[in-house]
Amino acid sequence: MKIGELSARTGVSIRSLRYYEQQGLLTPARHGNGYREYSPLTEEQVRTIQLYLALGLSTEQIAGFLQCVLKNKEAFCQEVLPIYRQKLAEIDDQIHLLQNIKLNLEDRIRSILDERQIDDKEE
Amino acid sequence: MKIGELSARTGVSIRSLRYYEQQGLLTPARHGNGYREYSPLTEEQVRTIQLYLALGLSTEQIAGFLQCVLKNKEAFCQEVLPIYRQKLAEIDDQIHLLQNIKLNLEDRIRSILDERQIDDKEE
DNA sequence: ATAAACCCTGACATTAATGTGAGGGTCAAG
DNA sequence: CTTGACCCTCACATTAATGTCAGGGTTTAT
Repeated sequence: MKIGELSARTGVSIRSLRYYEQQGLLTPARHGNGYREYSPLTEEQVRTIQLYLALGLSTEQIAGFLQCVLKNKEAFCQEVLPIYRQKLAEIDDQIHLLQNIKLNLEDRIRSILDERQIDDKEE
Repeated sequence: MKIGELSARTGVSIRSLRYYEQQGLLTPARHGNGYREYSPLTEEQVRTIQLYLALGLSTEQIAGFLQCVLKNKEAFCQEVLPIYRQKLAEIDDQIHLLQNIKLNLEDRIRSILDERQIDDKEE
């Protein structure tokens, strides 16, 4: 299957498919004319990549264990767990940061509304 | 006060102070030799800018109400509330996204540990 | 008058995945 | 043999605040 078909089947842009290749995530064969030829298995592979990207992992991290998880259960791949844990820690940090900002914003919004209430009464 | 002193007093890098000026947040006077001259009030102004940046607002958004809030109470500045509310909505979205990813990661980590438990017993 | 410590502008780098366009081959159907 | 629909590579743009040079003036103290 050529790149256009793979793109249509997966919903991933041609640009992105080429980028994944450049990052070492896909290694399609080449026709004599230079066209990429993807095996049917690649479709599932691309969906797997998208899944990991959606978890916030970088292409570099994914490259580190993709070959393993495509052939085995995730639990078999030693690299996965530490990456998951690291990502989880990052996510937790981000959530806490955002929640602090959220509380701050809510306070400020409340203050503004309170002040306006007072000002309204004064006039 | 010159830029080095302002930077030292506020902890904000010289580079950033120049950037704030470029974004219209600061407008120091100039000496004949081209050196920027900041009024003592600027120190507080810079702290205010940092405060808003820490809330996740962009310099462009800050520029939209900074002059007002420096002269009045925040509640007086009409531009502030909608920006706060918009930012709050964005933050909420991000938090929800991150929480979904977090749950997903936790599931996956649990699955891996469970599977390994089983595999350990089998051998 | 020289050295150290300032200041200036301009410009490129950073991050990461993706969009977009130029310039140019290839192939299939008419 | 031409047209349209593919494909290729290369490369610049995107975001936003900040870091970091380079190349060059100024000031202050010695």
